[in-house]
Amino acid sequence: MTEKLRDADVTDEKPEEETDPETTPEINTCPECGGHVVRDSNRGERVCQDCGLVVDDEHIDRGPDWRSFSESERQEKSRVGSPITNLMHDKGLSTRISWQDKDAYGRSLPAKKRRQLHRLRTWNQRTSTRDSKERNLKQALGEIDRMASALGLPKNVRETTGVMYRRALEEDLLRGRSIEGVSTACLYAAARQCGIPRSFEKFGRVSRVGTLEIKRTYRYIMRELDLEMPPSTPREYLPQFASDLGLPQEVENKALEILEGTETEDIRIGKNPIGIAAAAVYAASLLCNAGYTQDDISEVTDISVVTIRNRYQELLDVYGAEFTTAKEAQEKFEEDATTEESADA
DNA sequence: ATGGTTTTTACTGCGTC
DNA sequence: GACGCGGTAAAAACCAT
Repeated sequence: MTEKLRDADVTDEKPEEETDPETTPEINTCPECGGHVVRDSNRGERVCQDCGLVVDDEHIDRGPDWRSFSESERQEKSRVGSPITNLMHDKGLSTRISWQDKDAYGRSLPAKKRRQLHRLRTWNQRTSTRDSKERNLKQALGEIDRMASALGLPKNVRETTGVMYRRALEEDLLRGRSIEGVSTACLYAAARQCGIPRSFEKFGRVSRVGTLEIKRTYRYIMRELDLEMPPSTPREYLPQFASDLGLPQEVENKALEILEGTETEDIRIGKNPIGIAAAAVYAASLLCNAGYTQDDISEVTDISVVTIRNRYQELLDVYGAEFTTAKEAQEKFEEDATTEESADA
């Protein structure tokens, strides 16, 4: 029965809050070139097919805790507040049985009835642990939903999170831990699993618990549930940063190129993938003359400018060396040009 | 706990606008 | 003078042992 319920819950969770494309037809043409805008719902981004403009960027505001960068955000300016929908935990069917052996009029009951009631009570008690778990789950799913939309994480991530949280709940991993903490940890894990990771810091900002506890809980959950998570890669962070920065497609492509070109290099090992991604963005911006400062990138990536500096130098060293070959002579030229420029300037 | 590595913090000087 | 950038040292965080 739990099995059935699980599936139903997870998939039915909130179908109506996720935006369907038809509700917002006017944004389906690119404001720049009038081209057709397609949605990459996996990443929660909308991109013009013709010029590569990321349409969702109109709302890069500095809102405190709840900015988000997905289609759902654009559509509704959806608030973080109370979740719009959440699990129908017990469908309001839970039963309360008074402890008093009285009937509806307050009269005492005959012994036989009393015994009957007693047994009912016992059984109700037995199932009420389930009820409390359901309540717990309900609250957790609400939180998960709230945070997910604040971070612009798409539906499949939320579903994965739900499944994971249930497992944690069933294995009694919640003891001594906050619902919020476990929810956030699960969400973090799910986002990574779905290939659209976000930094712990970002979760710390939208969660009620701090970054540290999220990390701790995340590790704990991973260990207890025997889940293993492959390390995240820099390129998984790239689309997010690109959209946060409103990066021109050209620069994003360049960054991706740099990342791909340096994928097998030693300079990566032991380094924070987010740092690499941030550095790649900066390097790309440099090569394309896009004019993003280290501060700009540091801001959205939560990577210090010092780290960006160090990483991007290494990246360019390797990248420059890599492309001495035929086809990329052009790239090489571009790079030389820009470095000379900055040297002159 | 400890030691090695990475990242951050804080402070610096330099050149440009 | 503010800003962007580079360098550095020391502190903090991280990770495996």
